[in-house]
Amino acid sequence: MSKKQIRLADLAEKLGISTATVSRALKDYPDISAETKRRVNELAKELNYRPNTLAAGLRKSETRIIGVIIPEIANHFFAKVIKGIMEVAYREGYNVMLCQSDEDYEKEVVDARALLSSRVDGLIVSIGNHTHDFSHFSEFLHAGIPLVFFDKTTPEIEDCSQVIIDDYAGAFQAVDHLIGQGCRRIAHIGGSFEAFTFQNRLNGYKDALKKNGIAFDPQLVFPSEKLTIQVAREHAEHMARIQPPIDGLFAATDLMAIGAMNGLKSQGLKIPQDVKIIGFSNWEMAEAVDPPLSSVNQPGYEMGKITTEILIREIKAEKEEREIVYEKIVLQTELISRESTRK
Amino acid sequence: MSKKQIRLADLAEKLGISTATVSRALKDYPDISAETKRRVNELAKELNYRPNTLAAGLRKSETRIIGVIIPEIANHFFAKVIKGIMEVAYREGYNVMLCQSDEDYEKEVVDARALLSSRVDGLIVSIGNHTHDFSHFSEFLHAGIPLVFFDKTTPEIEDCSQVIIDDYAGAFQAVDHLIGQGCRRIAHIGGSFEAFTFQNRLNGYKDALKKNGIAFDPQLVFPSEKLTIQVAREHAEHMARIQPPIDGLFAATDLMAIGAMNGLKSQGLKIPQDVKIIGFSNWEMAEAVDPPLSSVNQPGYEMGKITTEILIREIKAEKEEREIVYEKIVLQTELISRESTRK
DNA sequence: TTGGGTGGCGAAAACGATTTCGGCTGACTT
DNA sequence: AAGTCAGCCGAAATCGTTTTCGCCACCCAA
Repeated sequence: MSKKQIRLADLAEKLGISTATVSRALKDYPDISAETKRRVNELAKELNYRPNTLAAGLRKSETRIIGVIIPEIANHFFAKVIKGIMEVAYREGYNVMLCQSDEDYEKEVVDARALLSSRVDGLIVSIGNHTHDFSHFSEFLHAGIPLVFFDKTTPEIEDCSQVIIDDYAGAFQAVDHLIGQGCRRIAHIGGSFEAFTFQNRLNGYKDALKKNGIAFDPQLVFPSEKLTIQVAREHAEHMARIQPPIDGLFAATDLMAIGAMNGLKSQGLKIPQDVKIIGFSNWEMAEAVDPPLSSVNQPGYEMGKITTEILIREIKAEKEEREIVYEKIVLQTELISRESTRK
Repeated sequence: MSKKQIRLADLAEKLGISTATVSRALKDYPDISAETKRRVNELAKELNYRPNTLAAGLRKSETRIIGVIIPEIANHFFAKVIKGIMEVAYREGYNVMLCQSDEDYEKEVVDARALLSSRVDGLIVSIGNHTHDFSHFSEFLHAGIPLVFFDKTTPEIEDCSQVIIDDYAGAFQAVDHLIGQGCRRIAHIGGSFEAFTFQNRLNGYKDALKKNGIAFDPQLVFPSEKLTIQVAREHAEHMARIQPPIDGLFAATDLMAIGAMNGLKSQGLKIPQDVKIIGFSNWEMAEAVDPPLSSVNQPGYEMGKITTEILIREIKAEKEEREIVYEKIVLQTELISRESTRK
């Protein structure tokens, strides 16, 4: 067990040349002879040399690490986003340091500071629902470290790009679809309206009603702090007793749509005959349930890819001291129509 | 935009003391006066000093980074594991660098090398299904970097701990349960039997049959390279035509169980009256489908936590040059009985 | 007064790679 | 023969912390 890792200096010594030459040979600099390069590369391979990225990072002040802060990993949407992030990062030679904030403001701050100390080259963030102070993020901008928000964002930080989906349009689409399928009394299960995301989905719901000449009825709206199946099921059981009865439901997440579907079924209601249901996000499970759930597709994977591409562009721009042009990308959602909203 | 981060030397200069003293003051060394400590901490806070972990890491040759290599992130089980890993890592002051191998051997090797270059303090791995050479992992052991396998493992590497579940017992439990509910002709949808995991689940299936005096019928076993809903649905449609008809199904993942459930239902079979179904992993969606799916719970979150705890213990032992005792933890599965296997 | 402690601090050497200056050949020009 | 230039390479500084010595002043005991 040879605990010591091979260093540049070890190669240099064995070859009787300087570390400078070894370094340049490995990097294929033009002013090193082909013969020397050959010898260096050969020995490096033989001894299994792996450059110490800490040392290189310290010297070049770059780490080739991208920091990522998200509220929750075990969530299909975020998992997809991470997949997209990692794919681009890998392609461009970056590593990913991941933190989950658990929707906890304090932890988000600690994570941000840790990533700053780690001198990540750039940061990708989906802001937690309860975050209202953003100074832990502006520190990155002060330090000249690019920062891109995705999914959840804030107007309070200006000097950075963002990649979001059009929650409003997606919700509008969903509710408009329900109405097109004949629904007139449409309930809405939302998340915490503290978050822009759910606020926007609520607005899309309202405006789709308005456009179709249907009055907004506040008693048909069910906000939920916890976005679980159980909570949705309870809402649904309550919903089933509303008079006049509902004939449509737009849930702000697929999980809640499915919980509600079960709740309504348990009350003897038929989907889609009695109540048509549509969710949001188009999770893997949406097409697995019975009946298959209509949903609004939220392109997490593409979101992760685009976010990372922008970030890396900004990292390069920063390094070359070019001006950075901040972008705001709004990805379009797509209506996926399945059994649960069939006429 | 003050691009420069504050350094130890900046604090030292402003206070008219040496960097050594500043460093010790911040670390609360006993041989620094209370007054000096106060002044240092005050200025550090005022100037927003963040230590450069690259430099510290280079000096101390530790990064406080844990590397993680898994086949796939957008998979509920792995997402749970990662959650567990990150929770313990955070608690112990470690960051997590995440790589997904995509079940691609070449990528797994590249990722491993990248993490080695990054000088992670330890590595957590779930081996890909197609990996048969493990030298990229033994490099870590040669370098004295602890390595813990979870879920998928190999007997070929000896000097490391592992945390796995008892796939055999879980499968046995599941099939035994089906038989207990009255099933006699039980089909099995498996994964690639190249992987130990699925091999073990198959063996559990076989032995449960044998124990109950039921002959093994190879035509009832459906191996699948791709573990998707669609593949399972196709298998199910074939299954529905088998004579004599099946009355039970054990699928090696919940996703496939659900796909099969839909396939069987579409052929007019009733669950659980005609065919009882049980899956494996107990995903979030298992209780959301109709009928709720029985499953074998696979404690991903606990697995992540335990794996990380072991790894961090080994990192500490390594640092203090104590002997490392390798552990092999086998977590027990738990049968979750729901509607889909009701008598 | 001298010797021994000790509390508080500083100088400087690490850690390993990169990079800025050059320096030294030998060939080629004028 | 002197000057020029390209081709190859090395010395040493550098990145920011940590840590090993050891210094100095002061106090106390002998």
